[in-house]
Amino acid sequence: MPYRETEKMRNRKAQARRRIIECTQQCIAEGGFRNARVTSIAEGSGVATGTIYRHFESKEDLFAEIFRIATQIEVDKVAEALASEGNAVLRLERALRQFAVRALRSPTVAWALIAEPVDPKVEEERLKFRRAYAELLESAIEQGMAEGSLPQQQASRSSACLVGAIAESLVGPLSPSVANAQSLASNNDSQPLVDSIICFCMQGLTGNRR
Amino acid sequence: MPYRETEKMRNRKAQARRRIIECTQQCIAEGGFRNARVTSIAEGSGVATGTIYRHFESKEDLFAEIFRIATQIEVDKVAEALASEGNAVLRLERALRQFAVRALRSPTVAWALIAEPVDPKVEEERLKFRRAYAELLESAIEQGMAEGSLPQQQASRSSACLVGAIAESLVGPLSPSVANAQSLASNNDSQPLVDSIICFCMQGLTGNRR
DNA sequence: GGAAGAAATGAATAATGGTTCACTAGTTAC
DNA sequence: GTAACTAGTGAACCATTATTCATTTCTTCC
Repeated sequence: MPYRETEKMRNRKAQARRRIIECTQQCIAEGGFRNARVTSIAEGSGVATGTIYRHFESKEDLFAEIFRIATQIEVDKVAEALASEGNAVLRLERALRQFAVRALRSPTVAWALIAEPVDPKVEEERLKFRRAYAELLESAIEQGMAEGSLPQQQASRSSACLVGAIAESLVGPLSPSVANAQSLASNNDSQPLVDSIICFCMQGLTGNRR
Repeated sequence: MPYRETEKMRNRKAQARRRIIECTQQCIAEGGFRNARVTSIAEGSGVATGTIYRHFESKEDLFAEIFRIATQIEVDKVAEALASEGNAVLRLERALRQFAVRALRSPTVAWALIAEPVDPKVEEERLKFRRAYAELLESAIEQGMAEGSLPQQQASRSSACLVGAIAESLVGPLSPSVANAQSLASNNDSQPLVDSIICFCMQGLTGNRR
């Protein structure tokens, strides 16, 4: 057996894979999945195009992995916020606010995760992510109804309204432009924008003026 | 001058143009803009592919025209509902409900108009349509604030939330599937779905439990 | 019928961009 | 060093579709 994979090779491969992933993430941050060409990714990560295919079955698989990585972070953050202190209304508000602030900070990525059209395998990941999201929000809404802090409602529908209202306001076609959003995010001038969206959402959920 | 365009020819051309438009609309209703190939449109309208280009500069132009036709109808409907009787809250509710019911009745078209990725020229039309929409809703919200039926708020932001909440609920990735939606629409079982979305929206606007 | 022109045709072209694969370079173990 | 094998390469390939344009067919008017 004249050749056997060794630690050194494993590391080298892992590093190449990491570089490919990082470069893809950067391409996506710059212009969404649409902007991420296999050839540019290869060039950007210092490998040949063929090498991409030694690490990933196809472009779709690569994208699906990127998507999974990015969305897992978001789902975890929401889960964390929803697991914090206080009643369901407070926790929901924290989660939504965080979602909004994060989306505003990386609007292109947010758009890629939420709304950009993608290939079927990536869409499948998006669906999983959406369901995870929806389940988290729904169960928080149900807790709110059980504890009496929220009026009776169909949790799954409210959850869709919440996600839609925030997404449209922040990454929709009439939203503040990306340049604008970034300056907003760095200025911390985003507060009033996020506040008014969260206000709408919480009123929608609770039916109480704020 | 041995040839001069005559009424007969004008009619024939107009008819071909109409057939092209109708066939494109049908393709879009079946699977969005993405599903509308120039060659299928040509085949479906009984002309050669080249003929499409005697009627439209490019595919983008054809699509932009289709988009314009479809969205004008929607904007007019909303304008009509917003010009009806009653205070701003009542009129807004009518307009939103109608928007939701219409979207649910033709979910694929609604998706194409609202969310499907499209070429720049079509996107331009979408932006115009969105602005027209936003202006209508905003001015109604402002009337509501002036007459005291709505609390103070940033009309443009509320309007984005409204559109987002409805769009996500009805044509978002977790919305009832198209097949489902169509059976819903024909069953008139869509009432509770629309009701709960409108309830969320009106609470978000007014801050009053309903 | 025929001259002048317009309309229609559809096969060929072009652009885009993912994927392959014959080949080269590198790695391991003896 | 060399046999056995893997990793890496990138130009060629392929699929998909919009668009063009030389050619054919149809209209009009005399």
